Amino acid sequence: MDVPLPHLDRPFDYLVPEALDAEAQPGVRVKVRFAGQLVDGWLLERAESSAHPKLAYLEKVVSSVPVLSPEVARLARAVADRYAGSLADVLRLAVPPRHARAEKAVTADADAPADPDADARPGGRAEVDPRGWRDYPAGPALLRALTDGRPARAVWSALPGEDWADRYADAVAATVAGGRGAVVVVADARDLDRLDAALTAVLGAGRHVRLTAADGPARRYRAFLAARRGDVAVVIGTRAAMFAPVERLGLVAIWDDGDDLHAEPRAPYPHARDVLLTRAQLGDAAALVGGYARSAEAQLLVETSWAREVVADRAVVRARTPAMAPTGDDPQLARDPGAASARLPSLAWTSARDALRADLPVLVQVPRRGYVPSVACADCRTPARCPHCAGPLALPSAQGTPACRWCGRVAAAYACPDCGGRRLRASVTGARRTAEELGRAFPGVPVRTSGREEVLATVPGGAGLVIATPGAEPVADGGYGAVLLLDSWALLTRADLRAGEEALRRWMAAAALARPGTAGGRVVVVADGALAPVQALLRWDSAWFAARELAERRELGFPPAVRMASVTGVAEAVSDLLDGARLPDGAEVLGPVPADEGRERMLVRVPRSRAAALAEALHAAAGQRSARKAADPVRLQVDPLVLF
DNA sequence: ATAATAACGAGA
DNA sequence: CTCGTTATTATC
Repeated sequence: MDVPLPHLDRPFDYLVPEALDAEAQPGVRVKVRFAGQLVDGWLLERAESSAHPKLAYLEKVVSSVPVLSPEVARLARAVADRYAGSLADVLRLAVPPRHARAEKAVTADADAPADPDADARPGGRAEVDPRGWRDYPAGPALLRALTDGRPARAVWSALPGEDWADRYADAVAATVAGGRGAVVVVADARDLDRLDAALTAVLGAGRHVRLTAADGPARRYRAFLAARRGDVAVVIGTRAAMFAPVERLGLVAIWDDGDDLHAEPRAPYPHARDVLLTRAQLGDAAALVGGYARSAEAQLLVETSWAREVVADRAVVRARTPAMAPTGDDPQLARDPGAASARLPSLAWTSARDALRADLPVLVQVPRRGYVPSVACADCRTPARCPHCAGPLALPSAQGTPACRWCGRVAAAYACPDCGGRRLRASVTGARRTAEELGRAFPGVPVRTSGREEVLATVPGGAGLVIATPGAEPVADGGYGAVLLLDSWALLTRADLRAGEEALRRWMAAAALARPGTAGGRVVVVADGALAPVQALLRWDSAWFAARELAERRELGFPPAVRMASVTGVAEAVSDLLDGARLPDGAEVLGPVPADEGRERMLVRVPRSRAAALAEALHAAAGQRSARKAADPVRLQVDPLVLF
């Protein structure tokens, strides 16, 4: 039943009229009369009999295409259970909206004579080349396992400079060579394009489809149907692809699992990594979790021996890593006129200058626009600076008092030194501003920006400046001569449990684009070299950092060391739900903490062994509330990404 | 939305 | 105790 109410989260029996008997196959969309009205539903299975005394008839079969495969139905149920959600909610994520024209086109193709290659075994032509993985001692064995159809599980730490898309293509090709299919999920469109190109190069055209909402409803549905019908054995995409139907699934893979784009923002908020791993577990498929940086969740997979790590030896890491150096937020900034005009610490400035002189490109990573909105005079636009230390002022919230980002002093009665204005406005000192300033500091050097509005995939190899926000760094032909990681302050001081992990992830993603130190590549991070995330970057050792991070979360009792759920809503609704929930033994209720729009949030924490019981209890309590039509909505989130 | 069902209270 | 009315709850 396609209604999200938790108390109706179960199958209902209907009679199948004679006329619909042929079409009414498991997996089709149907319409049924329910509580007096027509609602959409899914035909889950046919049965001979029902325990229910009086049944209504199916009203209609919406389309005879069984879009919901048995494997995906089972997965969706498991995901709903894990996240205290309803099957209907998960199915909405799993099966894209029907597009009648696309369906007609695909069905018509089937009647036409097929391409003679089409019924060749899916693995027929793929070639496996293990050489790409030889830098990782466990790599070739992983590929062999994939070809042999063994459910290997790997947590992969990519070397700097690694072409991850090619390595994923190798893994997919190995799986396909073994006659099985694969699902690969990446965070954004740019990563998808890159993987798409790598797969086309290895498998040839037409062997895989891409599944992403960004391609539009028609193409998306068409790709979905192609996968469902078994026309292709490989599906790649953004998180929407995590539920893609693939027959004989042999491999699930996710790249950069720490990217928060992998968390689905719609109920029940499943995370692509979890969905894929659940899928691997249920379907005896192999799993590959990779990134330049390792997430605490991936570390847990390694520490519980659920997965094996695939990492390079330290000697290889050292040989591939660019020369790395931290630098403070600079006392000698003013001494160097070039550096001062670019507002760069002098080490960053000289590194950039040297790279440009060697005719190599330079990447400058600045935190996302509006990340820490800094402020300027509303009248004359002069940036607002701290009266004490001349540090930049920032507004902690839209209505708050401005405070200094360096010394932390509150500047309550701020007056602009230039015009005396007292009103402040948020100023966009993101990528564009930095680009202007750097352009002035290095006259004659081409400056490119890559950010939200326009994301560059690649840049040419010669001297040039590239200013990018995190996640939008273009790949440079031959690698960057220097990578500058600026404004680390903004990343590291976020009041977020994952701030350190996130900073390291972004730094490594940028640093991975630099040339090795032996080829003149250099990375300068403007941060205190004593901080753990900075240490991890300097040593290119995110496994060490992830282990540390996970240990800390164990100590503090935070995910993924424990299972946590958040209950958000108006105060009465939250306490009503929690009062009605039969929480498992050992459950700890924390809070409340204020959430937005006058609502509040409670957290429930249990050991991982009680995770299933917690989700069930919360789902049941939500069911009780919806059954008595409780007015105020409550949002349940299991392992929410942001805790406070 | 609406039909079945439980709950309740008045009248015999 | 039964009947008729109203609140509740489950919805094939």
